Amino acid sequence: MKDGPHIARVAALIGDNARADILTALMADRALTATELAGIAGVTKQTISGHLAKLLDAGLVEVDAQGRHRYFRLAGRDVAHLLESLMGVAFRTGAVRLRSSPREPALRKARVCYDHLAGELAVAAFEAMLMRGWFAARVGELSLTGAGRAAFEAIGVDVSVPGSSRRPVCRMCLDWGERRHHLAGGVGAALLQRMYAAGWAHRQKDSRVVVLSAEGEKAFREVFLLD
Amino acid sequence: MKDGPHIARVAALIGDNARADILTALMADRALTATELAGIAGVTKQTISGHLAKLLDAGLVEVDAQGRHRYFRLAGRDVAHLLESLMGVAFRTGAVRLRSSPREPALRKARVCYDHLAGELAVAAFEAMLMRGWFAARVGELSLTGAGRAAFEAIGVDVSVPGSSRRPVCRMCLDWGERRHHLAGGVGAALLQRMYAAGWAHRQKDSRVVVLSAEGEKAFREVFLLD
DNA sequence: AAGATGGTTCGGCTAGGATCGAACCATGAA
DNA sequence: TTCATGGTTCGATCCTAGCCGAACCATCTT
Repeated sequence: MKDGPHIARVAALIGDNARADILTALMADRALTATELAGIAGVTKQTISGHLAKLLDAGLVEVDAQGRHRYFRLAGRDVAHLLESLMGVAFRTGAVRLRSSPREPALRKARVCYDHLAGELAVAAFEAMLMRGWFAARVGELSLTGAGRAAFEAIGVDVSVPGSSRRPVCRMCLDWGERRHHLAGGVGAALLQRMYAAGWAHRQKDSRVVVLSAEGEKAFREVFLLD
Repeated sequence: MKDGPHIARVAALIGDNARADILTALMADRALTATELAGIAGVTKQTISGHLAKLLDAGLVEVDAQGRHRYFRLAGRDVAHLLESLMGVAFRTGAVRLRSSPREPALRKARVCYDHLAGELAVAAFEAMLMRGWFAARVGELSLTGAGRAAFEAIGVDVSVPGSSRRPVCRMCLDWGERRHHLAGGVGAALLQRMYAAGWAHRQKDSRVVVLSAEGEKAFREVFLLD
């Protein structure tokens, strides 16, 4: 068995906790800097630097240098696909790191996932959005339709994407608690910001929990869930 | 970053040369004994036994005990799929072990890949199918068109997919020898079964080689290749 | 210019795990 | 029973690779 693609090499690369953390983080958020990744993986800068060098060398991630920052991202769709396959198997075989779904009801219901909303509410909302045709969904790709644009603008969400052109307007992000997708990308982030600004919700101190006010939840459900 | 499926665990499991050899061997051949696998991976019995215990424990492989033999096989379709993803990434990033294509002509021409046909014939046939519009191919997704359905039914291939609904009707599978795709999924498996049943081909004992009879090959070329 | 921050390189420490020799149990054949 | 074969368990060895401290370079700010 000396022939064939060298599976073990790339698998071993993913088979380290720190590097796996890097990759999953990059899967959720498109581009992160080395120090952010160090924080996420819980190791020092030197260590993360070494890991990133290996991932770069192996062609699993790519990098954009901007000033003194280096933004890392997954090298391609195939890597993201591979990671999802891994998650699927890990999930089936019960290899969940601790608990797959947060046990605190508040966390399960609504929480921050990097810069956008995740949790049951987010998943339900995203599915309703798809039903209403706000997005054109293809395999792993998502684009805003005219109806979607109008709907978001109607509630004051800025869909013009002020950020860099590198960042996709909208993306779906896998929610490992729910095993379903929710909205990420520029629009996802803008939506969460809008919810904060409108007083619908605020982020709980030192936690990923997003607390919805009574009126906030009512409004959210009316806009996104009720049919 | 403590939650989510424990990717690193399963990746690390595949990230060892001996275990990767085991898994790729099981992907090509359905069931192998421990000593056969030891020979393939080039390690001793004790070592392979330890590896197999780990793979079993992790739920990546399963075992059938028959007498004093233990036949190992992949635990499920998701594992096979994961391995394919790995091969794809490994291939793109140039991590090829040595030579990718089997040297025996018979193996190169037609062989079994899990449960469907692979090799030069399979690749050529799949490309002809695509040309004729039997499938609608999008990014990583494949669906049978009306024309395709009719064509398969005409030669007695059951495309109604009796299996579970989780299994995709048709998929493309990367042929590491050819670096091109061939047909997999429910239809791919059904096609191979049909070829066996029609007497076009039979599987060679103790080998992945698929032997086509003279009439079988003629019929195959007429149906799939000639234009 | 001085400081702060992002990132890399180098060297040494350490732990985890892959490997094998040897002994051992289980099954089937003579 | 005796022998051969398939497979596992245990213990010891050895090496890889992850990790951090310290020092360093690069970029941006004041």
